[in-house]
Amino acid sequence: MTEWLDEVEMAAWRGFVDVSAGVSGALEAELLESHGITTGDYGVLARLSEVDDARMRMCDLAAAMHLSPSGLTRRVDGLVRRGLVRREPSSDDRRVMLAVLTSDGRSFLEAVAPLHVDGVRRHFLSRLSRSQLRELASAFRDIQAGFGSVARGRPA
Amino acid sequence: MTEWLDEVEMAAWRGFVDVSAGVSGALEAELLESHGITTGDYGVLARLSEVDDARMRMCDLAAAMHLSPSGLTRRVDGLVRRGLVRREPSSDDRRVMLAVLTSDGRSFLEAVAPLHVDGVRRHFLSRLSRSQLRELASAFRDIQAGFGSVARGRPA
DNA sequence: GATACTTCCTTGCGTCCGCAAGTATTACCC
DNA sequence: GGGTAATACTTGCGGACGCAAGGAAGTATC
Repeated sequence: MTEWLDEVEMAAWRGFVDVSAGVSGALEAELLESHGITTGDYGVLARLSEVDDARMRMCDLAAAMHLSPSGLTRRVDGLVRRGLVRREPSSDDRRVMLAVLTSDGRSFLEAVAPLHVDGVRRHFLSRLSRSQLRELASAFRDIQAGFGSVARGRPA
Repeated sequence: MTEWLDEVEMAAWRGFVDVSAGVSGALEAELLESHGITTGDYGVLARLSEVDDARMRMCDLAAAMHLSPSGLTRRVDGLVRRGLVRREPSSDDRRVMLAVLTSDGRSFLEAVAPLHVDGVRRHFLSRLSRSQLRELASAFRDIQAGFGSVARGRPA
């Protein structure tokens, strides 16, 4: 017999779900309105900008973005059409394609990033004290540590 | 000039995004595999079960589910097809339709709920101490309090 | 070194969902 | 009270994404 959620558990869970929807919805709307880019596309550009040579294997990028292979293919299609990313076959392994941030892509990202960071602060970080932030970061670390071990389906 | 995120802020934000994707992905997969229902459909049934007379106006339900009007229309379409929810015109206001949980819907919900609660525990709650839970709940309350006041686009 | 198995990416197809437009009903205002 | 505005829901349409299948390349086994 499964125990139902008590008040604190319910508040933590519902709060998590609602804040997640609220914050990502708000960021999505702001980014789309101001620069015509989705948070998903922004995420790809941001990831690429952080790694050596600004290039990643498609499969690694898909995992980092929580996206299926086909989902990433089409997302990169869009970014390629806009000239922000370029495809490049890997010389190591000819199965893999690398997604490479173009210089236009980097410029664009640098133009967009301040608004995104500002949004993350306004909607999320600034609402919390420094110690709450530390608590959150460590709580999330604890949760992620359990992903591999308790999953029944794919962890995603 | 916008300040970039420091280490703690980055950990809190990235952790939030990744945990959000990971947990909801895991729950989605489990619910779908075991009972053939999405978390979205489950959410509708759960909400309806919590309110008086197990009925809600479509627009209120849409807001509660973070869904557009059209999105809810089609979600309810699906639940009606499966006999879990019934539509009923409101007598107060003839513009509004009420979504009503059927008795089949309630039975189904009661069959599914234990697995869902169990999943929420396994993937989320059980990873945190009691005091972490309280911290989270209050942090989320603080964040939601700011939604109306700092939004630039729609909050959700 | 040929055959089977795995990995990586793409494409066809179906689903979900948001936006815009349309209809019906209610609220506001002179 | 009639006209305008606002609200509630639905439908057409298009975009995004996951699954399954397919092709191409690497890996393992004999």
